[in-house]
Amino acid sequence: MIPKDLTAAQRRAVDHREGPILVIAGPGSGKTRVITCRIAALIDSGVKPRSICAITFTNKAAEEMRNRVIAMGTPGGAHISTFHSLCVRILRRYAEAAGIKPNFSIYDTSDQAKCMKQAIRDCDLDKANFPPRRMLAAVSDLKNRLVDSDALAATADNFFTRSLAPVYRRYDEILGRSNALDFDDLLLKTALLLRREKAIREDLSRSFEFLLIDEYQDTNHAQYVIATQLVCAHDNICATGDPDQSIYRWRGADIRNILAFEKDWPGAAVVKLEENFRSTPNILRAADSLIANNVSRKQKKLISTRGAGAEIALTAFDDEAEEAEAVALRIKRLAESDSPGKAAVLYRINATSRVLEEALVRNEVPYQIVRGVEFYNRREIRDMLAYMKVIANPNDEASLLRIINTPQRGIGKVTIERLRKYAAARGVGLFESLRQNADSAGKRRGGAACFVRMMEKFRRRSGRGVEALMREVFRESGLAAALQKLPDGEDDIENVEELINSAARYDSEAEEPSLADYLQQISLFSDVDSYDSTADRVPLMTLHAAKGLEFDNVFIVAVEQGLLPHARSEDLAALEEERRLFFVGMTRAKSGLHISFARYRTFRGDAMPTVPSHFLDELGLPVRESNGESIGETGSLAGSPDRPLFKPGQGVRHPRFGPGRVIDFADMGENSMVTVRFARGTKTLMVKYAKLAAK
DNA sequence: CATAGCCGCCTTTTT
DNA sequence: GGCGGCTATG
Repeated sequence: MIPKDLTAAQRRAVDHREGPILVIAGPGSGKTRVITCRIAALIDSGVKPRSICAITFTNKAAEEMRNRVIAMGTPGGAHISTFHSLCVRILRRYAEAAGIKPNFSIYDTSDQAKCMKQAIRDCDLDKANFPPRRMLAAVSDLKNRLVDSDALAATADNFFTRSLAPVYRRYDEILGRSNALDFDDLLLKTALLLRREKAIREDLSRSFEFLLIDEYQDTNHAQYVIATQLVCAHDNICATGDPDQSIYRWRGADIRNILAFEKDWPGAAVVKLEENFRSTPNILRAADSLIANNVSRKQKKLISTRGAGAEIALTAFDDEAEEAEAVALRIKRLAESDSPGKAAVLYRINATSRVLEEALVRNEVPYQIVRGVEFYNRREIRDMLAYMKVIANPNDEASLLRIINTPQRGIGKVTIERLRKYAAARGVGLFESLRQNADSAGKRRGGAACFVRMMEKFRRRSGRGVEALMREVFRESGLAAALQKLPDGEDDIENVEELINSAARYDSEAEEPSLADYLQQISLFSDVDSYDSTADRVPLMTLHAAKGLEFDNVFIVAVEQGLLPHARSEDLAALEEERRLFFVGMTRAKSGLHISFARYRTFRGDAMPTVPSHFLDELGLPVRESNGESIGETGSLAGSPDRPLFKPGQGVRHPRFGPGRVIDFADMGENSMVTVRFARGTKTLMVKYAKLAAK
């Protein structure tokens, strides 16, 4: 049943039936609840669950929404997933029309890097001048905007794009012959498929009578096109989001999608949810005071429905160890108090978690680092999954290269190069090349032939459940034996056991279990998917990962220039996104908000003086020293030296001379001089002119 | 073909 | 401070 306590505005969003609707919802406005109720209300009014498609930002959010719909006593069965998962389903179903095979592999960042390096080599370019990372970022950007390699080649008008075009094409060819898609391809191929194939588009649009999209402010162009095509038959689109919480511009998210919604769907109903049921007025006042500094922004009110609550703690610490210790102690005391509540620690970059972990361990505070993909990045897990991928998709070259000689079977670089040449000459895949040369390939006699026979046997048995197959692969591939010989092999084996357990869970829970589906699903696993909100452990996560979550007590640490805003946010748009990120972090807090910075922080081994984040000046809050002494209102922070103070021994970087080490520093205020030893000699520079960056 | 050791660069954020 | 890539050696 739909709850009775919805506000009038929430009710309108829930009850609205036909046609487009935009819900502009501030933080803590019950947006997720509204979407859930809307799904339930649609089903209550006779819409078949299967004809509702809701899109969330993470798998975790999807899972929770599914559970909530069912908890409301409504039948399940609505399609609730992320854009990427939806695309995988569509591409598998219409694989032929999309020009792929349904057992495609999904390439992650490290697979992508391998393919890109190969592409750069194949195009006879030097990877020193064309760094794979940069090329991948450019390709990703193009794919998000649905520009394929042909289109790029046709419009390339400068040195970079003219060099990029053939690399892009080659990169796609490598993925193509591997029957592999990268993350961006999932969206791009789906968008192009829907745009091109009228029958498929209409088929899907009719099967999904209602489309709901959460976090619409963070959709990119490809996702926008997919959404548009999916509702072509009825325009029953409900988008919800908050422009102030757009934090994925760097990944192609286009805030114009939400800003232009009313233009895209004229006559759209617009509902604003401005009441905040989550945070105390103190928290909202500070968050509002911060976000008001963004120039490109529509004014919006945040109205708290709660009592004033505790003051926000804004604390200066001497260094990161002191900060971490204080956070750990505070959390410990909260946990022991009468109303413990849920606490979380948020930071800008993952590297910050280390010192916090140490402090939490020391103080015996149970914690969880919310970084789900870390497990899947472990060497032994990647090896196991590479075997599984080659079994599911023999064309998967990146995975085959990973396991062809793991464990060692005498197939080294020279052999692989020979197999590659053979494959290219005959127009066959690498595995096929290996199969045809199995008897002659490799130094160790029979190693290659044995490998081919083994893989083909696995393939024949791949229909009998992922768990069973994985056990067999682990044992018979020799991986288990190889790990046993390693000094710390016990841990590795335990990790593989955990992977096998997850496969067992998959086998029993999946609707239509298959090896390809299993592999595709775990490829789309996100960091926050590993967050267990029911566990009694303090979550540590990035500000990005905290999107959509809430906690009684939030600790935001390391709020320093260079970290938040991050040093690499150079233009105004990037800076404003950093401010939104801080805003997102602050508005995760219900009652307690603890913001802190450290005067010295260790980067890569060197303790560096820091500058408190300029954002802190925008909060309108008093700052306290770690000993409890007040050091005045914020705004006074602006008076603290913005110019860098260098000290001998410190590592620095100069835009022209590169990295160097400080030998001497003469503090003469504005006219300070610094002497630095660079690779090509020692220089004495005026601090105010030399654009020296602390390293 | 395997491996130890060294250099250089680096991740900011992630589906 | 850590990983990947390169080189020299077995």
